[in-house]
Amino acid sequence: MPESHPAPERFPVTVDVVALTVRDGELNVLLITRLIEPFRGKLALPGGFVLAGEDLLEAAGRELAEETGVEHLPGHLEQLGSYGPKGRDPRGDVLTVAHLLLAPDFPVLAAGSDAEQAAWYPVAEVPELAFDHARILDDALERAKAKLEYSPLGAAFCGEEFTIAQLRAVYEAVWGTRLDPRNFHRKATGTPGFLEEAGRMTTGDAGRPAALFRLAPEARPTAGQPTRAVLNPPLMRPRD
Amino acid sequence: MPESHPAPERFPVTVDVVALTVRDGELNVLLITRLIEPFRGKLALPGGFVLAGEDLLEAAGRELAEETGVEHLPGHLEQLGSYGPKGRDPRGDVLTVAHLLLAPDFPVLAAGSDAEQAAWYPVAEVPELAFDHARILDDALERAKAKLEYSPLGAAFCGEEFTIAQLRAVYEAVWGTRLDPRNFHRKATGTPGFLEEAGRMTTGDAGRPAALFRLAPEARPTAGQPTRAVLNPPLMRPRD
DNA sequence: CGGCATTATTGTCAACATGACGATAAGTAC
DNA sequence: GTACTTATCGTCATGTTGACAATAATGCCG
Repeated sequence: MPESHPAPERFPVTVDVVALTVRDGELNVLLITRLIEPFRGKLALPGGFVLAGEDLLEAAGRELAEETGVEHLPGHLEQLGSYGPKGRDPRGDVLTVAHLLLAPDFPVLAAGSDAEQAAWYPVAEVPELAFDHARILDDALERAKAKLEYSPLGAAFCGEEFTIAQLRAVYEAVWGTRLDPRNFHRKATGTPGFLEEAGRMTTGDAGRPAALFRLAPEARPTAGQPTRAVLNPPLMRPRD
Repeated sequence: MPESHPAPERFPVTVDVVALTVRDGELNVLLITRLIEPFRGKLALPGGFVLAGEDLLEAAGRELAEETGVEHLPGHLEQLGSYGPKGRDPRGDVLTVAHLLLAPDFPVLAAGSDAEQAAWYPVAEVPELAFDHARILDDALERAKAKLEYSPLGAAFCGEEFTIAQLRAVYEAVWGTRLDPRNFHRKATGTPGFLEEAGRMTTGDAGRPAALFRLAPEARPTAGQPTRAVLNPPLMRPRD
Protein backbone atom coordinates (compact mmCIF):
# COMPACT_ATOMS: atom_id res chain seq x y z
CA MET A 1 0.00 0.00 0.00
CA PRO A 2 2.02 3.07 1.05
CA GLU A 3 5.48 3.30 -0.39
CA SER A 4 6.09 6.92 -1.27
CA HIS A 5 8.21 9.07 0.96
CA PRO A 6 6.33 12.38 0.78
CA ALA A 7 3.78 12.68 3.56
CA PRO A 8 0.46 11.42 2.31
CA GLU A 9 -2.33 13.85 1.67
CA ARG A 10 -4.98 13.93 4.38
CA PHE A 11 -8.65 14.54 3.76
CA PRO A 12 -11.58 15.51 5.90
CA VAL A 13 -13.95 12.54 5.91
CA THR A 14 -17.66 12.75 6.48
CA VAL A 15 -20.40 10.18 6.73
CA ASP A 16 -23.81 10.84 5.23
CA VAL A 17 -26.89 8.76 5.79
CA VAL A 18 -29.79 8.11 3.47
CA ALA A 19 -32.41 7.02 5.97
CA LEU A 20 -35.46 5.54 4.31
CA THR A 21 -38.80 4.56 5.77
CA VAL A 22 -42.34 3.93 4.59
CA ARG A 23 -45.11 6.18 5.91
CA ASP A 24 -48.68 5.68 4.72
CA GLY A 25 -47.59 3.79 1.67
CA GLU A 26 -45.00 6.32 0.57
CA LEU A 27 -41.23 6.00 0.67
CA ASN A 28 -39.72 8.79 2.77
CA VAL A 29 -36.20 10.03 3.31
CA LEU A 30 -34.78 11.87 6.29
CA LEU A 31 -33.37 15.29 5.46
CA ILE A 32 -32.06 18.22 7.42
CA THR A 33 -32.28 21.89 6.62
CA ARG A 34 -28.84 23.47 6.52
CA LEU A 35 -28.32 26.41 8.82
CA ILE A 36 -24.90 27.42 7.58
CA GLU A 37 -23.15 28.10 4.33
CA PRO A 38 -22.61 26.61 1.88
CA PHE A 39 -26.11 25.65 0.76
CA ARG A 40 -27.64 27.46 3.71
CA GLY A 41 -31.38 26.88 3.79
CA LYS A 42 -31.15 23.94 1.42
CA LEU A 43 -32.06 20.39 2.30
CA ALA A 44 -29.28 17.86 2.76
CA LEU A 45 -28.66 14.38 3.99
CA PRO A 46 -27.87 14.08 7.68
CA GLY A 47 -24.21 13.45 8.37
CA GLY A 48 -21.02 14.88 9.70
CA PHE A 49 -17.34 14.41 10.21
CA VAL A 50 -15.80 11.14 11.23
CA LEU A 51 -13.96 11.55 14.50
CA ALA A 52 -10.58 10.12 15.39
CA GLY A 53 -10.85 6.57 16.64
CA GLU A 54 -14.24 5.99 15.07
CA ASP A 55 -15.21 3.49 12.44
CA LEU A 56 -17.45 4.43 9.56
CA LEU A 57 -20.63 2.65 10.57
CA GLU A 58 -20.14 3.89 14.10
CA ALA A 59 -19.83 7.48 12.91
CA ALA A 60 -22.89 7.16 10.70
CA GLY A 61 -24.95 5.83 13.57
CA ARG A 62 -23.72 8.55 15.90
CA GLU A 63 -24.46 11.37 13.49
CA LEU A 64 -27.91 10.05 12.79
CA ALA A 65 -28.66 9.68 16.48
CA GLU A 66 -27.43 13.21 17.13
CA GLU A 67 -29.47 14.77 14.38
CA THR A 68 -32.70 12.93 15.13
CA GLY A 69 -32.46 12.89 18.90
CA VAL A 70 -33.12 9.15 18.77
CA GLU A 71 -30.98 7.05 21.06
CA HIS A 72 -31.19 3.58 19.57
CA LEU A 73 -31.78 3.54 15.87
CA PRO A 74 -34.15 0.90 14.58
CA GLY A 75 -33.69 -0.84 11.25
CA HIS A 76 -30.72 -1.87 9.17
CA LEU A 77 -27.69 0.33 8.55
CA GLU A 78 -25.14 -0.48 5.87
CA GLN A 79 -22.51 1.27 3.85
CA LEU A 80 -23.59 2.55 0.47
CA GLY A 81 -20.41 3.89 -1.09
CA SER A 82 -17.88 6.68 -1.06
CA TYR A 83 -17.93 9.89 -3.04
CA GLY A 84 -15.30 12.41 -3.82
CA PRO A 85 -13.05 13.86 -2.62
CA LYS A 86 -12.79 16.02 -5.73
CA GLY A 87 -15.18 18.86 -6.37
CA ARG A 88 -18.15 18.06 -4.24
CA ASP A 89 -17.78 20.73 -1.58
CA PRO A 90 -17.04 24.32 -2.55
CA ARG A 91 -14.82 24.67 0.50
CA GLY A 92 -12.40 22.02 -0.67
CA ASP A 93 -11.85 18.31 -1.09
CA VAL A 94 -13.98 16.25 1.25
CA LEU A 95 -14.44 12.52 1.07
CA THR A 96 -17.82 11.27 2.15
CA VAL A 97 -18.88 7.74 2.87
CA ALA A 98 -22.60 7.41 2.31
CA HIS A 99 -24.69 4.97 4.28
CA LEU A 100 -28.16 3.53 3.92
CA LEU A 101 -30.63 3.02 6.72
CA LEU A 102 -33.77 0.99 6.14
CA ALA A 103 -36.00 1.52 9.11
CA PRO A 104 -39.54 1.41 10.39
CA ASP A 105 -41.11 4.81 10.74
CA PHE A 106 -39.76 6.55 13.84
CA PRO A 107 -40.48 10.04 15.13
CA VAL A 108 -37.80 12.68 14.81
CA LEU A 109 -37.34 14.97 17.76
CA ALA A 110 -37.61 18.68 17.22
CA ALA A 111 -34.21 20.30 17.30
CA GLY A 112 -33.40 23.45 19.24
CA SER A 113 -33.61 26.67 17.27
CA ASP A 114 -29.87 26.65 16.63
CA ALA A 115 -29.78 23.05 15.42
CA GLU A 116 -30.56 21.68 12.04
CA GLN A 117 -34.05 20.26 11.95
CA ALA A 118 -34.39 16.75 10.61
CA ALA A 119 -37.67 15.60 9.09
CA TRP A 120 -39.12 12.97 6.79
CA TYR A 121 -39.84 13.88 3.17
CA PRO A 122 -41.58 11.74 0.57
CA VAL A 123 -38.90 10.81 -1.96
CA ALA A 124 -41.27 11.60 -4.79
CA GLU A 125 -41.27 15.27 -3.82
CA VAL A 126 -37.73 15.90 -2.68
CA PRO A 127 -36.58 19.32 -3.89
CA GLU A 128 -33.02 20.20 -4.86
CA LEU A 129 -30.43 18.95 -2.41
CA ALA A 130 -27.11 20.38 -1.26
CA PHE A 131 -23.73 19.08 -2.48
CA ASP A 132 -23.94 15.90 -4.52
CA HIS A 133 -26.65 14.55 -2.29
CA ALA A 134 -29.11 14.11 -5.15
CA ARG A 135 -26.79 11.60 -6.73
CA ILE A 136 -26.23 9.82 -3.45
CA LEU A 137 -29.97 9.63 -2.89
CA ASP A 138 -30.40 8.19 -6.37
CA ASP A 139 -27.83 5.52 -5.73
CA ALA A 140 -29.44 4.75 -2.38
CA LEU A 141 -32.86 4.31 -3.94
CA GLU A 142 -31.47 1.98 -6.56
CA ARG A 143 -29.66 0.00 -3.89
CA ALA A 144 -32.80 -0.24 -1.79
CA LYS A 145 -34.81 -1.50 -4.73
CA ALA A 146 -32.21 -4.13 -5.48
CA LYS A 147 -31.90 -5.19 -1.84
CA LEU A 148 -35.57 -5.98 -1.69
CA GLU A 149 -35.20 -8.35 -4.59
CA TYR A 150 -32.55 -10.65 -3.27
CA SER A 151 -32.33 -10.05 0.46
CA PRO A 152 -34.79 -10.28 3.32
CA LEU A 153 -34.19 -6.62 4.17
CA GLY A 154 -37.64 -5.47 3.16
CA ALA A 155 -38.55 -6.56 6.66
CA ALA A 156 -36.16 -3.94 8.07
CA PHE A 157 -38.84 -1.38 7.23
CA CYS A 158 -41.34 -3.19 9.43
CA GLY A 159 -41.32 -3.68 13.16
CA GLU A 160 -40.49 -6.96 14.83
CA GLU A 161 -43.75 -8.54 13.70
CA PHE A 162 -45.78 -7.65 10.65
CA THR A 163 -48.43 -8.88 8.30
CA ILE A 164 -47.84 -9.89 4.71
CA ALA A 165 -49.86 -6.88 3.64
CA GLN A 166 -47.56 -4.53 5.56
CA LEU A 167 -44.56 -6.15 3.95
CA ARG A 168 -46.18 -5.85 0.57
CA ALA A 169 -46.81 -2.17 1.18
CA VAL A 170 -43.06 -1.78 1.71
CA TYR A 171 -42.27 -3.45 -1.57
CA GLU A 172 -44.85 -1.36 -3.36
CA ALA A 173 -43.54 1.87 -1.89
CA VAL A 174 -39.90 1.15 -2.59
CA TRP A 175 -40.45 -0.20 -6.06
CA GLY A 176 -43.22 2.22 -6.91
CA THR A 177 -45.41 -0.56 -8.28
CA ARG A 178 -48.52 -2.37 -7.26
CA LEU A 179 -48.19 -6.06 -6.60
CA ASP A 180 -50.87 -8.69 -6.70
CA PRO A 181 -51.68 -9.47 -3.05
CA ARG A 182 -52.30 -13.13 -3.76
CA ASN A 183 -49.13 -13.75 -5.68
CA PHE A 184 -47.08 -11.75 -3.20
CA HIS A 185 -48.53 -13.73 -0.34
CA ARG A 186 -47.67 -16.99 -2.03
CA LYS A 187 -44.15 -15.88 -2.81
CA ALA A 188 -43.34 -14.29 0.56
CA THR A 189 -44.62 -17.18 2.63
CA GLY A 190 -43.25 -19.74 0.21
CA THR A 191 -39.66 -18.53 0.04
CA PRO A 192 -37.57 -20.70 2.34
CA GLY A 193 -35.55 -18.88 5.00
CA PHE A 194 -37.49 -15.63 4.74
CA LEU A 195 -40.45 -15.52 7.11
CA GLU A 196 -41.65 -17.35 10.17
CA GLU A 197 -45.17 -17.29 11.54
CA ALA A 198 -45.84 -15.62 14.90
CA GLY A 199 -49.41 -15.22 16.28
CA ARG A 200 -52.54 -13.59 15.03
CA MET A 201 -53.58 -10.05 14.32
CA THR A 202 -57.03 -9.00 15.39
CA THR A 203 -57.15 -5.20 15.80
CA GLY A 204 -59.91 -3.03 14.51
CA ASP A 205 -58.61 -3.08 10.95
CA ALA A 206 -61.23 -3.54 8.33
CA GLY A 207 -61.43 -6.98 6.84
CA ARG A 208 -60.31 -10.39 7.90
CA PRO A 209 -57.52 -10.45 10.48
CA ALA A 210 -54.11 -11.28 9.12
CA ALA A 211 -51.45 -13.61 10.43
CA LEU A 212 -48.37 -11.98 11.89
CA PHE A 213 -44.92 -12.96 10.72
CA ARG A 214 -41.37 -12.21 11.69
CA LEU A 215 -38.03 -12.75 9.98
CA ALA A 216 -36.88 -16.34 9.95
CA PRO A 217 -33.87 -16.97 12.20
CA GLU A 218 -31.54 -17.48 9.22
CA ALA A 219 -32.53 -14.07 7.91
CA ARG A 220 -32.05 -12.22 11.18
CA PRO A 221 -28.92 -10.17 11.81
CA THR A 222 -26.74 -12.01 14.26
CA ALA A 223 -24.84 -10.03 16.88
CA GLY A 224 -24.73 -6.89 14.81
CA GLN A 225 -23.54 -8.81 11.77
CA PRO A 226 -25.25 -7.63 8.58
CA THR A 227 -26.95 -10.90 7.50
CA ARG A 228 -25.59 -12.23 4.28
CA ALA A 229 -28.79 -14.22 3.86
CA VAL A 230 -30.18 -14.32 0.40
CA LEU A 231 -33.63 -14.79 -1.00
CA ASN A 232 -33.51 -17.74 -3.31
CA PRO A 233 -35.15 -17.58 -5.69
CA PRO A 234 -35.26 -13.77 -5.62
CA LEU A 235 -38.43 -11.75 -5.43
CA MET A 236 -37.99 -9.84 -8.65
CA ARG A 237 -39.59 -6.48 -9.24
CA PRO A 238 -41.55 -6.17 -12.45
CA ARG A 239 -39.55 -4.63 -15.30
CA ASP A 240 -41.15 -4.04 -18.65
CA MET B 1 -23.26 17.87 6.88
CA PRO B 2 -20.55 19.90 8.64
CA GLU B 3 -21.73 22.01 11.51
CA SER B 4 -19.20 21.69 14.30
CA HIS B 5 -16.76 24.47 14.94
CA PRO B 6 -13.66 22.49 15.88
CA ALA B 7 -11.51 21.78 12.83
CA PRO B 8 -12.54 18.41 11.41
CA GLU B 9 -10.21 15.49 11.77
CA ARG B 10 -8.28 14.65 8.62
CA PHE B 11 -7.38 11.13 7.58
CA PRO B 12 -4.91 9.65 5.16
CA VAL B 13 -6.96 7.96 2.45
CA THR B 14 -5.76 5.06 0.34
CA VAL B 15 -7.27 3.11 -2.51
CA ASP B 16 -6.75 -0.62 -2.78
CA VAL B 17 -7.63 -2.73 -5.76
CA VAL B 18 -8.76 -6.32 -5.90
CA ALA B 19 -7.91 -7.16 -9.50
CA LEU B 20 -9.39 -10.47 -10.58
CA THR B 21 -8.83 -12.45 -13.73
CA VAL B 22 -9.26 -16.00 -14.95
CA ARG B 23 -6.15 -17.92 -16.06
CA ASP B 24 -6.47 -21.52 -17.20
CA GLY B 25 -9.78 -21.95 -15.55
CA GLU B 26 -8.70 -20.57 -12.20
CA LEU B 27 -9.65 -17.28 -10.60
CA ASN B 28 -6.54 -15.21 -9.88
CA VAL B 29 -5.94 -12.07 -7.90
CA LEU B 30 -3.19 -9.50 -8.35
CA LEU B 31 -0.98 -9.09 -5.27
CA ILE B 32 2.22 -7.26 -4.50
CA THR B 33 4.97 -8.24 -2.12
CA ARG B 34 5.59 -5.51 0.42
CA LEU B 35 9.11 -4.18 0.60
CA ILE B 36 8.68 -2.00 3.67
CA GLU B 37 7.29 -2.27 7.16
CA PRO B 38 4.72 -2.92 8.37
CA PHE B 39 4.06 -6.39 6.96
CA ARG B 40 7.34 -6.35 5.07
CA GLY B 41 7.62 -9.44 2.90
CA LYS B 42 3.92 -10.16 3.14
CA LEU B 43 1.53 -10.11 0.23
CA ALA B 44 -0.94 -7.26 -0.05
CA LEU B 45 -3.42 -5.73 -2.43
CA PRO B 46 -2.00 -3.12 -4.78
CA GLY B 47 -2.93 0.40 -3.81
CA GLY B 48 -1.70 3.66 -2.45
CA PHE B 49 -2.58 7.11 -1.25
CA VAL B 50 -5.17 9.27 -2.92
CA LEU B 51 -3.58 12.49 -4.11
CA ALA B 52 -5.02 15.97 -3.82
CA GLY B 53 -7.38 16.73 -6.65
CA GLU B 54 -7.94 13.10 -7.53
CA ASP B 55 -11.17 11.16 -7.47
CA LEU B 56 -11.33 7.68 -6.06
CA LEU B 57 -11.72 5.68 -9.25
CA GLU B 58 -9.02 7.78 -10.82
CA ALA B 59 -6.63 7.08 -7.98
CA ALA B 60 -7.38 3.36 -8.08
CA GLY B 61 -6.67 3.23 -11.80
CA ARG B 62 -3.46 5.21 -11.41
CA GLU B 63 -2.12 3.05 -8.61
CA LEU B 64 -2.90 -0.11 -10.49
CA ALA B 65 -1.24 1.19 -13.62
CA GLU B 66 1.84 2.21 -11.64
CA GLU B 67 2.20 -1.09 -9.90
CA THR B 68 1.65 -3.28 -12.94
CA GLY B 69 3.42 -1.14 -15.49
CA VAL B 70 0.33 -1.39 -17.67
CA GLU B 71 -0.73 1.84 -19.33
CA HIS B 72 -4.36 1.23 -20.22
CA LEU B 73 -6.10 -1.19 -17.93
CA PRO B 74 -8.51 -3.58 -19.56
CA GLY B 75 -11.72 -4.70 -17.92
CA HIS B 76 -14.21 -3.16 -15.56
CA LEU B 77 -13.25 -1.14 -12.49
CA GLU B 78 -15.75 -0.25 -9.79
CA GLN B 79 -15.79 0.75 -6.18
CA LEU B 80 -16.15 -2.05 -3.68
CA GLY B 81 -16.42 -0.31 -0.32
CA SER B 82 -14.56 1.59 2.35
CA TYR B 83 -12.80 0.19 5.38
CA GLY B 84 -11.59 1.79 8.52
CA PRO B 85 -10.23 4.17 9.57
CA LYS B 86 -9.93 2.55 12.98
CA GLY B 87 -7.37 -0.10 13.75
CA ARG B 88 -6.42 -1.46 10.37
CA ASP B 89 -2.92 -0.02 10.08
CA PRO B 90 -0.49 -0.26 12.99
CA ARG B 91 0.85 3.18 12.12
CA GLY B 92 -2.46 4.89 12.77
CA ASP B 93 -5.91 5.53 11.37
CA VAL B 94 -6.09 5.14 7.62
CA LEU B 95 -9.25 5.02 5.59
CA THR B 96 -9.10 2.83 2.53
CA VAL B 97 -11.52 2.67 -0.34
CA ALA B 98 -11.34 -0.75 -1.93
CA HIS B 99 -12.01 -1.27 -5.62
CA LEU B 100 -12.73 -4.25 -7.79
CA LEU B 101 -11.28 -4.85 -11.24
CA LEU B 102 -12.67 -7.62 -13.41
CA ALA B 103 -10.30 -8.03 -16.32
CA PRO B 104 -9.08 -10.38 -18.98
CA ASP B 105 -5.71 -11.89 -18.21
CA PHE B 106 -2.96 -9.34 -18.82
CA PRO B 107 0.77 -9.63 -18.25
CA VAL B 108 2.30 -7.76 -15.35
CA LEU B 109 5.61 -6.07 -15.98
CA ALA B 110 8.53 -6.98 -13.81
CA ALA B 111 9.29 -4.20 -11.36
CA GLY B 112 12.76 -2.86 -10.68
CA SER B 113 14.54 -4.37 -7.71
CA ASP B 114 13.46 -1.51 -5.46
CA ALA B 115 9.81 -1.68 -6.46
CA GLU B 116 7.12 -3.94 -5.18
CA GLN B 117 6.57 -6.83 -7.57
CA ALA B 118 2.99 -7.44 -8.63
CA ALA B 119 1.92 -10.90 -9.76
CA TRP B 120 -1.17 -13.06 -10.22
CA TYR B 121 -2.03 -15.62 -7.55
CA PRO B 122 -4.78 -18.23 -7.70
CA VAL B 123 -7.35 -17.15 -5.13
CA ALA B 124 -7.61 -20.71 -3.88
CA GLU B 125 -4.04 -20.59 -2.63
CA VAL B 126 -3.62 -17.04 -1.40
CA PRO B 127 -1.54 -17.04 1.78
CA GLU B 128 -1.97 -14.60 4.66
CA LEU B 129 -2.33 -11.00 3.56
CA ALA B 130 -1.23 -7.74 5.12
CA PHE B 131 -3.58 -5.35 6.94
CA ASP B 132 -7.26 -6.27 6.63
CA HIS B 133 -6.77 -7.28 3.04
CA ALA B 134 -8.05 -10.80 3.60
CA ARG B 135 -11.43 -9.39 4.54
CA ILE B 136 -11.42 -7.05 1.58
CA LEU B 137 -10.56 -9.92 -0.74
CA ASP B 138 -13.42 -11.93 0.75
CA ASP B 139 -15.87 -9.14 0.15
CA ALA B 140 -14.56 -8.71 -3.38
CA LEU B 141 -15.03 -12.36 -4.19
CA GLU B 142 -18.56 -12.30 -2.89
CA ARG B 143 -19.29 -9.18 -4.91
CA ALA B 144 -17.83 -10.74 -8.04
CA LYS B 145 -19.96 -13.83 -7.62
CA ALA B 146 -23.06 -11.73 -7.20
CA LYS B 147 -22.22 -9.49 -10.16
CA LEU B 148 -22.09 -12.46 -12.47
CA GLU B 149 -25.60 -13.38 -11.50
CA TYR B 150 -27.41 -10.20 -12.32
CA SER B 151 -25.09 -8.16 -14.52
CA PRO B 152 -23.39 -8.76 -17.85
CA LEU B 153 -20.00 -8.20 -16.23
CA GLY B 154 -18.85 -11.77 -16.61
CA ALA B 155 -17.84 -10.64 -20.07
CA ALA B 156 -15.40 -8.16 -18.52
CA PHE B 157 -13.13 -11.13 -17.90
CA CYS B 158 -13.08 -11.93 -21.60
CA GLY B 159 -11.64 -9.99 -24.46
CA GLU B 160 -13.74 -8.07 -26.96
CA GLU B 161 -15.01 -11.27 -28.55
CA PHE B 162 -15.37 -14.64 -26.92
CA THR B 163 -17.06 -17.98 -27.21
CA ILE B 164 -19.80 -19.21 -24.95
CA ALA B 165 -17.40 -21.80 -23.60
CA GLN B 166 -14.92 -19.10 -22.61
CA LEU B 167 -17.65 -17.19 -20.86
CA ARG B 168 -18.77 -20.34 -19.13
CA ALA B 169 -15.22 -20.94 -17.95
CA VAL B 170 -15.37 -17.51 -16.29
CA TYR B 171 -18.57 -18.35 -14.48
CA GLU B 172 -17.18 -21.68 -13.40
CA ALA B 173 -13.97 -20.15 -12.10
CA VAL B 174 -15.64 -17.33 -10.21
CA TRP B 175 -18.40 -19.44 -8.75
CA GLY B 176 -16.22 -22.49 -8.23
CA THR B 177 -18.83 -24.77 -9.78
CA ARG B 178 -19.26 -26.73 -12.96
CA LEU B 179 -22.09 -25.70 -15.19
CA ASP B 180 -23.86 -27.75 -17.80
CA PRO B 181 -22.54 -26.48 -21.15
CA ARG B 182 -25.88 -26.99 -22.88
CA ASN B 183 -27.98 -25.20 -20.31
CA PHE B 184 -25.45 -22.41 -20.00
CA HIS B 185 -25.42 -21.97 -23.75
CA ARG B 186 -29.18 -21.75 -23.86
CA LYS B 187 -29.33 -19.27 -21.01
CA ALA B 188 -26.46 -17.03 -22.15
CA THR B 189 -27.61 -16.77 -25.74
CA GLY B 190 -31.25 -16.58 -24.73
CA THR B 191 -31.02 -13.71 -22.25
CA PRO B 192 -32.11 -10.53 -23.99
CA GLY B 193 -29.66 -7.63 -23.90
CA PHE B 194 -26.68 -9.78 -22.97
CA LEU B 195 -24.83 -11.12 -26.00
CA GLU B 196 -24.61 -10.38 -29.68
CA GLU B 197 -23.18 -12.69 -32.33
CA ALA B 198 -19.98 -11.71 -34.17
CA GLY B 199 -18.25 -14.07 -36.65
CA ARG B 200 -16.84 -17.55 -36.39
CA MET B 201 -13.99 -19.19 -34.53
CA THR B 202 -11.94 -21.69 -36.42
CA THR B 203 -8.51 -21.99 -34.76
CA GLY B 204 -6.78 -25.24 -34.05
CA ASP B 205 -8.84 -25.93 -30.95
CA ALA B 206 -10.03 -29.46 -30.64
CA GLY B 207 -13.68 -30.03 -31.47
CA ARG B 208 -16.24 -28.18 -33.44
CA PRO B 209 -15.54 -24.48 -33.96
CA ALA B 210 -17.57 -22.17 -31.80
CA ALA B 211 -19.41 -18.98 -32.65
CA LEU B 212 -17.91 -15.77 -31.35
CA PHE B 213 -19.99 -13.33 -29.34
CA ARG B 214 -19.57 -9.88 -27.93
CA LEU B 215 -21.53 -7.85 -25.39
CA ALA B 216 -24.82 -6.51 -26.69
CA PRO B 217 -24.81 -2.72 -27.16
CA GLU B 218 -27.17 -2.22 -24.21
CA ALA B 219 -24.74 -4.07 -21.98
CA ARG B 220 -21.64 -2.20 -23.07
CA PRO B 221 -20.21 0.57 -20.90
CA THR B 222 -20.96 3.91 -22.52
CA ALA B 223 -18.35 6.64 -22.36
CA GLY B 224 -16.78 5.31 -19.20
CA GLN B 225 -20.17 4.99 -17.53
CA PRO B 226 -20.42 1.79 -15.48
CA THR B 227 -23.37 0.13 -17.29
CA ARG B 228 -26.35 -0.26 -15.04
CA ALA B 229 -27.61 -2.96 -17.37
CA VAL B 230 -29.15 -5.90 -15.66
CA LEU B 231 -29.56 -9.52 -16.61
CA ASN B 232 -33.23 -10.26 -16.46
CA PRO B 233 -33.94 -12.91 -15.50
CA PRO B 234 -30.68 -13.38 -13.63
CA LEU B 235 -28.27 -16.21 -14.25
CA MET B 236 -28.31 -17.68 -10.79
CA ARG B 237 -25.44 -19.70 -9.41
CA PRO B 238 -26.38 -23.06 -7.98
CA ARG B 239 -26.90 -23.02 -4.21
CA ASP B 240 -27.59 -26.28 -2.51
C1' DC C 1 -9.54 -41.25 -46.86
C1' DG C 2 -12.26 -43.30 -42.77
C1' DG C 3 -12.96 -43.75 -38.07
C1' DC C 4 -12.35 -41.71 -33.49
C1' DA C 5 -12.06 -38.18 -30.05
C1' DT C 6 -13.55 -33.69 -28.90
C1' DT C 7 -16.23 -29.74 -28.42
C1' DA C 8 -20.53 -26.98 -30.02
C1' DT C 9 -25.22 -26.59 -30.57
C1' DT C 10 -30.06 -28.04 -30.85
C1' DG C 11 -33.76 -30.61 -28.69
C1' DT C 12 -36.84 -32.94 -25.29
C1' DC C 13 -39.07 -33.53 -20.99
C1' DA C 14 -40.47 -33.16 -16.30
C1' DA C 15 -40.30 -30.10 -12.21
C1' DC C 16 -40.84 -25.72 -10.75
C1' DA C 17 -41.95 -20.64 -10.66
C1' DT C 18 -44.81 -16.79 -12.23
C1' DG C 19 -48.68 -13.82 -13.60
C1' DA C 20 -53.60 -13.42 -14.00
C1' DC C 21 -57.52 -14.06 -11.70
C1' DG C 22 -61.70 -16.90 -9.32
C1' DA C 23 -63.40 -18.40 -4.92
C1' DT C 24 -63.69 -18.59 0.10
C1' DA C 25 -62.83 -17.12 4.82
C1' DA C 26 -63.26 -14.03 8.58
C1' DG C 27 -63.52 -10.04 10.36
C1' DT C 28 -65.87 -4.71 10.87
C1' DA C 29 -69.70 -1.30 10.01
C1' DC C 30 -74.43 -0.64 9.90
C1' DG D 1 -78.53 -10.22 9.60
C1' DT D 2 -76.36 -7.73 5.03
C1' DA D 3 -72.77 -5.23 2.89
C1' DC D 4 -68.08 -4.26 2.70
C1' DT D 5 -63.29 -5.17 3.27
C1' DT D 6 -59.13 -7.62 3.48
C1' DA D 7 -56.72 -12.31 3.91
C1' DT D 8 -55.78 -16.59 2.15
C1' DC D 9 -56.18 -20.60 -0.87
C1' DG D 10 -56.71 -22.53 -5.51
C1' DT D 11 -56.41 -22.98 -10.64
C1' DC D 12 -54.45 -22.57 -15.01
C1' DA D 13 -51.63 -21.25 -18.85
C1' DT D 14 -47.03 -19.81 -19.67
C1' DG D 15 -42.15 -19.37 -18.95
C1' DT D 16 -37.72 -21.07 -16.79
C1' DT D 17 -34.62 -24.63 -15.07
C1' DG D 18 -32.05 -28.88 -14.62
C1' DA D 19 -31.00 -33.33 -16.52
C1' DC D 20 -29.67 -35.47 -20.37
C1' DA D 21 -30.16 -37.46 -25.57
C1' DA D 22 -28.92 -36.45 -30.16
C1' DT D 23 -26.63 -34.28 -33.85
C1' DA D 24 -22.99 -31.24 -36.00
C1' DA D 25 -18.39 -29.89 -37.18
C1' DT D 26 -13.99 -29.99 -36.56
C1' DG D 27 -8.80 -32.11 -35.64
C1' DC D 28 -6.07 -36.31 -35.20
C1' DC D 29 -4.24 -40.64 -36.36
C1' DG D 30 -3.52 -44.51 -38.89
